[in-house]
Amino acid sequence: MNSTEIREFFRRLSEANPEPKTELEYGSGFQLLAAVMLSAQATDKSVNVATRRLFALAPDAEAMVRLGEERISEEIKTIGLYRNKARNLAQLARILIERHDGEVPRDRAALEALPGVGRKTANVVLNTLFREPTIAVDTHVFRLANRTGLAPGKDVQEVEAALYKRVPRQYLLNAHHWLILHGRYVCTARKPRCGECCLRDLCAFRDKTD
DNA sequence: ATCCCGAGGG
DNA sequence: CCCTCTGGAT
Repeated sequence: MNSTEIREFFRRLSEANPEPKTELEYGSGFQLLAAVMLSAQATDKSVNVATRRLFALAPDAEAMVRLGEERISEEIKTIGLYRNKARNLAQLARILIERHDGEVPRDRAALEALPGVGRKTANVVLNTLFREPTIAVDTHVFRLANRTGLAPGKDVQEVEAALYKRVPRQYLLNAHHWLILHGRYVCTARKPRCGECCLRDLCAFRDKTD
């Protein structure tokens, strides 16, 4: 895809969805961080079902520490990987209180030092909460970047680097959510809906699914 | 490279 | 049944 096509690619996504935002439900920075950490290998819908209960019981870091790993575990059992996530969330809340006044740090290294928080989660928090021009490469972004030819790469590091080189500045802030949402509802993993895709004529994959 | 791990879709 | 879902730690 050349630079003219890439600009058109994002122009169309922005036209279809001018203000894209996460579908995770949250009422504070702490809740966003928790929800994103819990969303690893899980759908947003299943995370929202669990966090509605969880955040009602423990809306902030202090309450989460008081709730404790065992109770957290019970509340998020319907999400996959729940034992690791419960342990991570309890420790994460405790560390936020000890090191960051119970708030979410606006700092990549501090975020990635938290249990259960790697580069992808840190990128989502920096972008969604602090509006920094980061692009988190998750399963949807990786698939879409490769499939369409927007930013090919053999691993997430390569794709992220390619995206920073190729995505026009004016679209950088929202690129993450546009790619996620398009991947979730149109460019799906198993059976992509090329017939109703606004990017069809720009996509390297289009002819393989007819 | 492997493990974690429930729910929903096809 | 198998595949997928906004990955991270070992």
